[in-house]
Amino acid sequence: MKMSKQFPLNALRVFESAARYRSFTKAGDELGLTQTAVSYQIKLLEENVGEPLFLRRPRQVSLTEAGERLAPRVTEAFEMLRDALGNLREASEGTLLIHSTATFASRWLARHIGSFQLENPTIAVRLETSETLIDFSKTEADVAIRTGKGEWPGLKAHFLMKSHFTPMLSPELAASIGGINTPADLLKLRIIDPGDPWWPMWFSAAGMPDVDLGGRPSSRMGAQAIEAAAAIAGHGVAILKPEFYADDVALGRLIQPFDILSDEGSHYWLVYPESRRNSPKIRAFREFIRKTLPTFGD
Amino acid sequence: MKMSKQFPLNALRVFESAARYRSFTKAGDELGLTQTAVSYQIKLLEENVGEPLFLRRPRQVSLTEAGERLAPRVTEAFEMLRDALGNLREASEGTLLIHSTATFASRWLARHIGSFQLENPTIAVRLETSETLIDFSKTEADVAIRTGKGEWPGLKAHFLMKSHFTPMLSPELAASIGGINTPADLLKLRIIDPGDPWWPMWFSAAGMPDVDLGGRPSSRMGAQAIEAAAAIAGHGVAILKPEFYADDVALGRLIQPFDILSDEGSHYWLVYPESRRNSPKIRAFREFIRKTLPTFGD
DNA sequence: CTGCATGCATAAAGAGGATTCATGCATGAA
DNA sequence: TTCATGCATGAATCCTCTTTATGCATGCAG
Repeated sequence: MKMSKQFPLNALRVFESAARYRSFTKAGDELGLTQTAVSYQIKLLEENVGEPLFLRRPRQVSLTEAGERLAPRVTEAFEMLRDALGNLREASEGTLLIHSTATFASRWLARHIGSFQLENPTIAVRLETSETLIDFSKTEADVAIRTGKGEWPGLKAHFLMKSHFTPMLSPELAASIGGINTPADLLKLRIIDPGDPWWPMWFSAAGMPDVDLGGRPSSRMGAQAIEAAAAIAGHGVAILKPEFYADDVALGRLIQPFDILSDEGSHYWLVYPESRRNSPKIRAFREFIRKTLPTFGD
Repeated sequence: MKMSKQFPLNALRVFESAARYRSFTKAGDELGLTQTAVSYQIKLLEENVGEPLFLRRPRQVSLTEAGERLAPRVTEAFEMLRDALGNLREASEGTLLIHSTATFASRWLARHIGSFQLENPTIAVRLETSETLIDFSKTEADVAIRTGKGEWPGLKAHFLMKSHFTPMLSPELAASIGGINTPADLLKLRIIDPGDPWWPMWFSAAGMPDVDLGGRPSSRMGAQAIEAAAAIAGHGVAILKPEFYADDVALGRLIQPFDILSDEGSHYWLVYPESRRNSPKIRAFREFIRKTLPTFGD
């Protein structure tokens, strides 16, 4: 049994239009169909209902009593569907659900998202933080911020920034040993998380491949903010993403003694399903980041 | 631009079902489709809306926020359509619109329709009389009573009765000339409508082909009842369809002096559009007449 | 009254979408 | 682990819907 037979939806749509115009030809124009197609659909519906809906008068059709009874309800039902879809589109364009890592959210998004909202007052932003790589087909989200290589099948990825890192510390702490002049000076100070895998990478980049901090391997998942707070408090040297702490540097709470940056080949990306690249809210967010972040890539 | 694209009705129907079951497979069962078809339609709708409606979880799907918002309205709209169609069928099966000639209506239907209504209390009868041969595509009617040869393209016709005629008069009038013994006796009395074309036909059948009533040609359209009333009042002899006046004969108000019947080859038929022969109300009416009228034919 | 325009019906042909079939994949349960 | 469940995907097919080309009846204009 064919779906269209148990409930002739297309025929009903055509009927609705024809009933409004009292004309098959005009209904055809409205729906982008020929008069023939309309005639066919009406006949289908009449057969389904078991009763004529239109009287074929010389130069116009008119509704039978049955048609007269049916028409307004069909119209109402279609209007309901139409604006259910309309509202859906509207509402769905009204909320942008962002999944981000905690670090990026607190250190970058939190600071800039305000201007996005000013520019797009009709879009409400909802922010979820998670370290796991979300799957758009299993999790509700419009866009996500991820670290990685920038290649995920089915997803569009825009480069945001390199995820590089460098040691940072409070100016007071640096002054306590007469300033930091060479990477080796850092070893005179307390290292906040000696187990952080970024340390050996950075020292390597700084020409000291053999530095062994003797730390036990420890995951830093999302703990960057804690390291940073400790560094600001003068408790030692932390290894941080400088972009995230530019304002602390500006305020004199942190200094970045070396320009030497290191990275692990994994960077920040803005991603979303390829298929939704034209969604207005996604487009708006993309443009906002493009303007705000100089390193933004296509 | 395809009709189905501007407003994905079929996809909406599938969505409605899938949303109710939270399962593509079950929705497919309900709609008589495969899970594949459901999956396809949902994807279509999601593309149309520009946003996922379902979250594909391991062993079940669930609605996204957007889907959650859409589902109830779609359900409501479809219910509205469903019962609009339902009521229509109900209501349309609840009224039988009969087009009949005035004569048949008043002389036969009026007397028997009561028992049809007793047997079919849910069907309201509406009776229109007209002498013109209605066109079912231009006039609202379920069935019609017509005289003719019984062959109309596209229409099913059941023979009802011969449209024969014979002279009738009041018993008093007959007695006034000592009774009617031969057709020629009729000529001693006043002929109510001497211009009626039935007269020469009947006299011809009675073996008197040359009788000339000298009447001017006059149409009797629907006037049989008037002739009959005049005959009952004793004003003269009328030429009538005896079946229609059987009760007046029974009551002693009229007599039919001869068994000789004549006809013009045109008889009474019950007709309706071939395509509607299975409509319950039409079927009911047909069966009613079959039972009531011994001469009823297939 | 004749000829033209309008509006719907019908038949045949064609396009294109909807559906199915055969798989694959991921997950939860035994 | 292995099996069962539920959805996704790709290819092939089916068939609905649409169009094209007519015809018919009617109303209107000249």
